[in-house]
Amino acid sequence: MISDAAIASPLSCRASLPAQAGRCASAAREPRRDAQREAAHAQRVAERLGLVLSSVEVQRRVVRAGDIVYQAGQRFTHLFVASTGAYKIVNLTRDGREQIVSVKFRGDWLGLDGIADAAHECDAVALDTGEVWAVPYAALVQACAVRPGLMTAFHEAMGRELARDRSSLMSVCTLPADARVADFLHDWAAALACRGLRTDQITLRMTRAEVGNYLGLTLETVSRALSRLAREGLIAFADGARREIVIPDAEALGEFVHDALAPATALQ
Amino acid sequence: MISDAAIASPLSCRASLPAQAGRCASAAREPRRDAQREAAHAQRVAERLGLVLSSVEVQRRVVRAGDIVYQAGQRFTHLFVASTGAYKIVNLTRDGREQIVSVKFRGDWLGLDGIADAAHECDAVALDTGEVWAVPYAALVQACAVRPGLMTAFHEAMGRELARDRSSLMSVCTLPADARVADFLHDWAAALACRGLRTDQITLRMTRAEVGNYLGLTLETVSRALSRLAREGLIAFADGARREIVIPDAEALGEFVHDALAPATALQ
DNA sequence: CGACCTTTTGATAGTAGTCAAATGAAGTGG
DNA sequence: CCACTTCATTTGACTACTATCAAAAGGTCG
Repeated sequence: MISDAAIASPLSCRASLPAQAGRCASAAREPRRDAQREAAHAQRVAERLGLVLSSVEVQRRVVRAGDIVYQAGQRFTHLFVASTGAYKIVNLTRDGREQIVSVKFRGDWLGLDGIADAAHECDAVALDTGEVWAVPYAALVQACAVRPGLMTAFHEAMGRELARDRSSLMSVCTLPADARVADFLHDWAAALACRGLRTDQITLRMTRAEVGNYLGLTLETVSRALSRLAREGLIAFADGARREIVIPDAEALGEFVHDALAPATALQ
Repeated sequence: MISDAAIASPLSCRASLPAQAGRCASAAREPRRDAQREAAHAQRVAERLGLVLSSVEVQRRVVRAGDIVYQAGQRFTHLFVASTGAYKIVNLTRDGREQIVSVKFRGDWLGLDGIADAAHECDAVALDTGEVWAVPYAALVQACAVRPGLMTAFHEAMGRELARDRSSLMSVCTLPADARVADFLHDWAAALACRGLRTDQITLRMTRAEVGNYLGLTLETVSRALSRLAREGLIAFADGARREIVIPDAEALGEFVHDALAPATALQ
């Protein structure tokens, strides 16, 4: 039905939507259901974590900011699950340059990229104090064979990660700098909200340079974007170092991101 | 060891590598091993396909350019494997904008993103005549429980896709327009090479607008980039419509991409 | 307090987007 | 078989955004 139209339609570059970035974020337009959804989601996260705990013997490990969960090049033997804390996934290259490709929170799996070639391709670094569970992959595979529920949950997690990567690709491809930063904050808040954590105030555990690296911007541009967002009242700073960011109205922030694409819509 | 250095190191935006984009592409600097590696890879792809065929009953389906393999919103019941042809994965949004998030070839799985929420999030559209196999997900899960080899192969495929998405994110984040287009072509050729297909000449089955959409550029910029690459002899056009692109020296193309980042390297 | 790091802000330059027009290829109907 | 339409592509001129370079201010920790 859409068959031919789909391939023939002209695709303008900025023609895309980021607002629905996370599955969680998509609820932002319906404030009523927000709380419900988030609670439900948080519960599902908890259930999945419980499922893992009950199926496989995991090794708990407390990490502090800067600690490496796993390192690129390491032989892949374990997967990790973030129980608490935040983590950055850094892809680094032979010539020493590095790129942050993802940020992880409670309930997310770490190390999935290592499965393909039996070696980790990225570093995973804790941004904060937290706890990770090390899950031996072999044991997980065995447990999955016995418990189809665990297998589908695991597949779900991988699929979710794919979807998340995609939406971040979309933001980077389509949003101007200010909106990209706004989207980043909005996503971060949404990720916390989905997990039942406080969302009105978030502590960036990354420097401007890191945020910029993640978003494909320079640190100066990130700084300017944050200043502009603050000037417009979409965010506020809670501390002197400007790492604590208050989001008075997450919906407004989402709207701002959405509006950045609106002009393109009109043309179509 | 790298622990603190990693988080403290200044991350400049353009500081990243795209040359290693695909796992396949990374072989480009070692021409000797290229053929071997690619042959080995092609065989592995064939083996994986055989594994699927022998484990699950699949439904073969021939598609032509523009045909939709699956559509966003559809209930997720089947996964698909590309046997031949090329496919674009299009993420479309409530307001009708669309973004090409991935391009798939022989051996790739389609629809993995649907597992997470039991519904497809993207459209998958054939760019060319080809054959896809529809694999009932339920049957796959059952087969995986019996055959751990299939499960790990499947996990591998998902992991590989994650890695690929990441590398494309990296290109988009870090490369200037010309290099981004060059990288796109280089990746495409590498993807074909990995599968044992001819790589010296590739037929773009996408319009400039589609390429631009995928790379986060406007169609004009893509056109200009192609013209410049042709002017420098890195590529050539084989037909009037300029869809057939000849790559006389894949290594040189890879080098061009790599050089786009060189200045940043020098500083570090 | 002083050294160091992060962040902010300004001035300037370069890249890519936007608008617009022309060319070329493909397909339609006379 | 050839005008005519339509769509993809190319190219130019101009604009806007973001990177770059540079300097200063604010925080943190010894």
